[in-house]
Amino acid sequence: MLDLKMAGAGGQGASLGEAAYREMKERLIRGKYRPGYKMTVRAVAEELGVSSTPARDAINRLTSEGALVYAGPKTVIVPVLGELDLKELTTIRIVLEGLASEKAAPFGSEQHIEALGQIQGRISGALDAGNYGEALWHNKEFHFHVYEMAGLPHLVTMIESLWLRVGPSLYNLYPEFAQERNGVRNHQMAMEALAERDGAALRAAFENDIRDGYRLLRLAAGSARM
Amino acid sequence: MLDLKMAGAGGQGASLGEAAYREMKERLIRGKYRPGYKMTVRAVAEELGVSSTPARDAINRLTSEGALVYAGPKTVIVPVLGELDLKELTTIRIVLEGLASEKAAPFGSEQHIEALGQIQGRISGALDAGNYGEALWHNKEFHFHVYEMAGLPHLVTMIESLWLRVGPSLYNLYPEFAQERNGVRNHQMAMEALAERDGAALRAAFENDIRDGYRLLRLAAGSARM
DNA sequence: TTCGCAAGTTTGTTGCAACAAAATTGCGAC
DNA sequence: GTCGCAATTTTGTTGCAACAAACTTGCGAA
Repeated sequence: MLDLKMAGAGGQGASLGEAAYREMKERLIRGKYRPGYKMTVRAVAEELGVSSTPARDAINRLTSEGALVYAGPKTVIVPVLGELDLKELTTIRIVLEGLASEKAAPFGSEQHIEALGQIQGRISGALDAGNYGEALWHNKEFHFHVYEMAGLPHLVTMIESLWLRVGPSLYNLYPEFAQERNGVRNHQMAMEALAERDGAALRAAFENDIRDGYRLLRLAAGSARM
Repeated sequence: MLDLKMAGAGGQGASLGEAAYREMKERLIRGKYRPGYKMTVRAVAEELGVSSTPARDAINRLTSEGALVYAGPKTVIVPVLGELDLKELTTIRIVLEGLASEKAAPFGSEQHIEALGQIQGRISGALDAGNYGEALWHNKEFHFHVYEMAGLPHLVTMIESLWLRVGPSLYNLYPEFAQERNGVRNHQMAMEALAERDGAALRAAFENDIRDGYRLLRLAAGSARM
């Protein structure tokens, strides 16, 4: 059991409910909870070392963002994405992340490229170590480092909520991801496009990355048809 | 003071927190609260006739969706959109609502056209009566009736959260809207495009509608340049 | 008059206990 | 062995009181 009341690390600056929310969000993106996992107020409270009110706050907030869903009148679970959900979310991701990356392109700079290169290094390292949760986390950092360059905070927030929805499902396929390493090539392309401040190319790189993830997810889900 | 504990109307089927959330959401879209209005837990609780817990739930949820924002460490207000916010949100709206309308086009039918015609009638009626809040509400119904046809629930949810953010600001310009009635022409075009199941035309109609609203908002905000 | 500080007030947060509803378990009949 | 129902447990919801932090007000000094 973790105690959020201590540990200024990460969860600083806000209320317990806020801290609980952030902690749960990070765990979700890291793939700590699998699709279908049942979230209960008391369990979360116990796990994070807080009372039920902040735990409930976090769950409610996550639920209203779609990161958790109702499976019954009185049960919230980590969403199990169906074929249609996956397809829809991918379509939205392509549109939104495509927009963000294209708008980010003009802000390309040495510093940004270097930062991305370092993040990419951490992804590879985590992949080598077989630590998928860590790789997933750094992968998120890579994408959002670019998206945030555009200076469109509302857009970033919306994209983040999309990642929260697909995150847990992504974890399931990471063994394949580690094998194929499609992401590496796409990220490489992204860095090159950014160096040239080529919006169309940057958008294409990210759209490819998203589509590749979608294809793997489809395969992992058992459906053959693309 | 309204008492949500009674009145199954609209708020049926769920907890008090859920009902409070829906009520506040509707009030926000109807433009009952102006940008900058300060929301306090106790005031909302009093206004809706519930205790502080469900009121707090509603405020938290609205805040996490961006429909309310923090103006200080301990104050949440109805967002006051700046020029940049408005521009960004409009860009996102065009992309997302454009996608939704285009995907909805193939589902055009007699029934849908008729339903839209009726809603349009209610908009005109409310406009004639000078009831902006009502007109705003029916305008939302018009748009979402189309968006929901596409069968993409995640997308609809995301668009709804965008409306929640711009709603209060929209109210401010409705007197101009009532005068010009740009919306009428765009809605007319949308119905025609839907009758022909023309995705591109439907998308164009909605994009125009969004852009027209944005132009008016810019004018109302005092900025001259488009 | 203006600035600063202190007392008082407002307001969000948190923990908790009581309650109701849903889910689960287990027992018994067929 | 299976189905159905009832008792039990689990779990979300709600109201409330205590607390702490932020904000407001007003008085007094310069």
